Amino acid sequence: MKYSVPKGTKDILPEEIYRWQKAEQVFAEVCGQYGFREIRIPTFEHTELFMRGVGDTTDVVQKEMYTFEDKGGRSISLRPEGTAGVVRSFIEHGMTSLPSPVRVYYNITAFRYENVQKGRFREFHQFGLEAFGAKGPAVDAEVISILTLFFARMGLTQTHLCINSIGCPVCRTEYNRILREYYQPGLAGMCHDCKGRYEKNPLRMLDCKEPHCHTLAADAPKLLDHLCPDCREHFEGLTANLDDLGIPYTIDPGIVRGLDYYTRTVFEFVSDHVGTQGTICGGGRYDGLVEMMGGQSVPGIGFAMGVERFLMEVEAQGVAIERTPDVHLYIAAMSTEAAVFARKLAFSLRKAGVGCETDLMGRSFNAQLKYAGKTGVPYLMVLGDDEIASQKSRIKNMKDGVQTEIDLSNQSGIIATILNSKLHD
RNA sequence: GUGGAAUUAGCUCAGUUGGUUAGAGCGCUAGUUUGUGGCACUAGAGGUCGUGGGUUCGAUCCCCAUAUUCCACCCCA
Repeated sequence: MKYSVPKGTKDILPEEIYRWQKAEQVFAEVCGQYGFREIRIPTFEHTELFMRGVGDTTDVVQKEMYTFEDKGGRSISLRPEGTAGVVRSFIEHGMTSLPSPVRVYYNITAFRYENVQKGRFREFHQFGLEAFGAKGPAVDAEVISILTLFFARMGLTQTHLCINSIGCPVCRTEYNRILREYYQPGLAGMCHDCKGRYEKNPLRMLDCKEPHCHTLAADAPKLLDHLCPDCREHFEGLTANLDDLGIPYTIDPGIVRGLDYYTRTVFEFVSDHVGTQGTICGGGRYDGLVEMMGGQSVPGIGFAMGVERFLMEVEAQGVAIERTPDVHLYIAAMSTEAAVFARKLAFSLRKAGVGCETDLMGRSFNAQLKYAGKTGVPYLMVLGDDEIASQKSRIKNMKDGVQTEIDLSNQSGIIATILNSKLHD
């Protein structure tokens, strides 16, 4: 094989595209119902934007970005996620002066240079959204409810919501101090990574998988128990709002989002069908991000959903996604004259909005029927010299074999026959 | 970045203890079948056995390297 896709990328083929289109359509529809509008941002940005916005200590920025210098000497990176670009756009276009909250959703590809495995690719797709300007927990719950509604509308039943609060800079500084105090006596026995984390980001020690560190983490003081009064009130507000909406959740003090900008609310939707990459969707609040990126002090919250992981989950839960046929009618022709007539009729029906096909392979009449059967087209019309002479033919419902007489000179009658008999499917 | 497994037709997979011309099922094209498809039967097309080296009289098979895929670690969507 001479050419194949680059590692970690893949083609999405016509035979599976309907699942993607369905998800895109439902996501857009649900977001729209909440007052979110679509935004489209560039695939690449200045590298600096991601170093600032995502955080230059994160793995994503440190070792996973596709970074290159363009011909003008600029350092450019393919986006590893969507939030940084959206925040840039929000600031750049003065969206603080729009009526608040400013709410946008997006459907993007993102790029991370990682080793490939189940549910993890180098180019992948995210549905995401951001809501700017609302400070209270109501918006947190509303954003989460978008996801539960989306999942429900897609027919997913088993996704599980986990929430946590990672506090604000104030309580986190205090909590880091408490954590270091807790870990200090046992530090010598911990793994190499955790020794580094102890200095830089003790929060990360909590989800270390090393058996010894894991045991220690189990009894570590919880950030949730050390939130400052404001953060505590916000978190209680969130759980109250979720309860009001009847959205079930688990409080998981172990959720520590890997991107630097999160504050207070963080959440995930997880599944156990996607291998170890069980996180279908992750998000949270980022109250300091807009200001840090050079805008005004505007709070924000958002999430990103891995579309590949989501679709794997759809598959694993055995959810059927219906496909509506684009082509309604196949016109089979028995002679050259009939074929000419068939092509003209097909063009005319398409102009009227009815999808149809006719032979392009020079096939025998019988082969045309076989083809029609294989493509699953719902209706068939046969044209021979007799039909053209009499201007009468029949439309056959391929499912039940029932044929309906039609008049070839009466196009609206043909269309009506197709549409009416559709009701009987 | 680290470790394990795999790679033979479009797809799913056999196979050769190293030996002429590498197989099956499905799919594809056509025929049986100018007057109604899915079934059946028949025929055909389709492979540098992932790629590059090495050992050998001879390699799809053994050895080395490399790429890709899958799984796991790390981290994330």
